[in-house]
Amino acid sequence: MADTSLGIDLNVVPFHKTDDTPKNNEDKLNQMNLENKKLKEMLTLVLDNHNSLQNHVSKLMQDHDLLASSPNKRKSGVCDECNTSASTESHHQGLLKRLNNGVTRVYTRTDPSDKSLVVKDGYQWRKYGQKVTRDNPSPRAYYKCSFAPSCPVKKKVQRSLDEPDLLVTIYEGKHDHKSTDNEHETQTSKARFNSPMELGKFDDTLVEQMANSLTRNPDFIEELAEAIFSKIFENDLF
DNA sequence: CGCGTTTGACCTGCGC
DNA sequence: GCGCAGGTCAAACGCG
Repeated sequence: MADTSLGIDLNVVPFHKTDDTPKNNEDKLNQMNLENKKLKEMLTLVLDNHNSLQNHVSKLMQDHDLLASSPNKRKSGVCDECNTSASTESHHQGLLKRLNNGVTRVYTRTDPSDKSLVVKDGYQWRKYGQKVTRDNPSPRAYYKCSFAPSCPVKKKVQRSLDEPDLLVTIYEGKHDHKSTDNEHETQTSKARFNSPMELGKFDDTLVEQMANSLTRNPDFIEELAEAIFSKIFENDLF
């Protein structure tokens, strides 16, 4: 069995003692800086793992495309994506699959109570149609990228037939501009932080906030656990 | 008033 | 040519 430890302790315990002498405050500050540093390293590690996993998934998807393009025809009830006999699409949760002709399919888990067909992906979309298709009683929504008038990208969003809380988004085309989120992020950062020192502080604060929110987010922990599991699986198999 | 969504009508491609 | 299904258009509507 491979070493599965990522060196991450998700139970980050903040110190609770409150002793307000200057000496203790200084210690406290040092300790906080140390923790921030650790969290930053953890985050970097998580991002690295995430990137390598994503690369690996893309590679696997490409291999699968080659297999799927073989003359063997699909049977009904066989998954479009991976030709498994599973009728559920839960194994695609959060997956990003690039198909031919710049078509990308993304599976997004949503709140079951949320009936809207909205997938936040950092771009600005304008809905231009909705249609109920024959094979799926839930309506399919049609969106065009509205950020740049010349942008040819379209997307279709429809709930999975098997799992109503799973949104299937099909992107067609390639954006000829940056995502609106990136732009906004860059602009607000520039506006708020003028000196490198401020940026450094922002960096620490951001890392702290991100780490806190991530460790409190059960979805993230679940996804991290899945990622770790697949990494173990990968190490066992390859 | 401007912008985004809704929704019925229309267009297009495909199989028979 | 016809019917069907998916995709798009555009007027009406709602909201801030």
